[in-house]
Amino acid sequence: MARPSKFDRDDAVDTAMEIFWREGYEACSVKALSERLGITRSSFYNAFGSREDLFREALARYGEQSPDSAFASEPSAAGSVRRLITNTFRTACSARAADPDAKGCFAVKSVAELCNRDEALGPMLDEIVQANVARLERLLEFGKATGELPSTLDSHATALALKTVLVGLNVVCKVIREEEELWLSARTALKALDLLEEDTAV
Amino acid sequence: MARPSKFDRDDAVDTAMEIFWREGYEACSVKALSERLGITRSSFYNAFGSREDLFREALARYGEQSPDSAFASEPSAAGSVRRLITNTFRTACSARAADPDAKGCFAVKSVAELCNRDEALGPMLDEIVQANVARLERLLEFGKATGELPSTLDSHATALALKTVLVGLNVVCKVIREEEELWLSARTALKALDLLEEDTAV
DNA sequence: ATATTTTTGTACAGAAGTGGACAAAATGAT
DNA sequence: ATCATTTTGTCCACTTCTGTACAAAAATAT
Repeated sequence: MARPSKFDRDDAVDTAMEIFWREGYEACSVKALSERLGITRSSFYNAFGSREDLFREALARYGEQSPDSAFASEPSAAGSVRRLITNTFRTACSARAADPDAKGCFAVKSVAELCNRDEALGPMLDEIVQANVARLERLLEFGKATGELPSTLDSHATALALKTVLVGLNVVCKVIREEEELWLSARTALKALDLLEEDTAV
Repeated sequence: MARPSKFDRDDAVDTAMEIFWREGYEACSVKALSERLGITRSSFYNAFGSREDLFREALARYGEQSPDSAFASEPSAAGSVRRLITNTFRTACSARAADPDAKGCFAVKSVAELCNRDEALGPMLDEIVQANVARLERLLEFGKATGELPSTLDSHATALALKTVLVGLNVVCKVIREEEELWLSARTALKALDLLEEDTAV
């Protein structure tokens, strides 16, 4: 019924995600973004509304493919909490080390850049982190309910510590480039917290 | 022998540190910095050379006053490694929570923004992190030598985990604003790693 | 084929930033 | 008082970026 777009909007969001991720939100002007997407600013505003709107879309897209998104799914079976945690950390280490640009985690980078800085995006990122902690806490509670984890475990404290380690990992991976070193760090923390599934081969 | 500066260079570096810290490196133009320091761009270039040079100075200044700088000093007495670690983490939590701007850690923010992005500043930040890890490793080795820590302790792995937790803490503090929550997170991780000095009142 | 609807190109007017050039100002040393 | 030296103010030419406005282009539905 109308003139079709010359570009694929979905692809554009993916590309924008990569650019925001690599360079940071403030470092990406609408002009630069448009040029690298191969469209005019006119089309940019028409398709995405604003830089901020596109950033939200990009971050949402990231959320779907991020290594930590594994924590979004409820654990399927009893006795699988340690496995889920171990595998997720393992995968995160692997993914971070495999990235030739060493971009780290898009969400964590954005928290560092925008929380308490950007009126609109800051609070949104706040909520994402808080939701992650709450999700981890529920996961640990589930583990306690199935008897996999000791009933004495402090889910709240442990969830906080776990999130702290995960966030830390997602920053130090920018400096520590070897997967084995990264995993050593993660594994040591998980083991200490008694959340490592030992069976998982290294 | 020559015309004196109209402004206090030292104060200016402190102010610049606050601005870089709060807003990030790339977000601070020379124009904006100059204006907020109350000098002209002309004086800025004359006094500091370039934005990058000033950033280096600001970061060095930060290093002197950062909570984690406690790890710079060699442990004074036998049996004090756990205490030093516990106190440093405790102080970090306290300092982060007390900052009304919730800026987090200047160094960690800079790592997130600049590592693998900025030709010159990236590698410098890399080295800072690597040096921190090495310092922690030496500290743990010292603890093993005095018998305070078990000889079976893997200093390298533990130093990595410790640094990861510290970095994580310095990011999540932007979202988790209550000192008690922050300390709960840190304390849980330290306790798990058997590096918490229990005596320290909470 | 015409009407409809959305995308796209171009233009605008201005804001902000860059680094350098150069002269004027200010002071201590002689 | 003059000189040497450094700081400072102002000006330049240039680039980048902003958001909007409006008309031209392109496709579909009738």
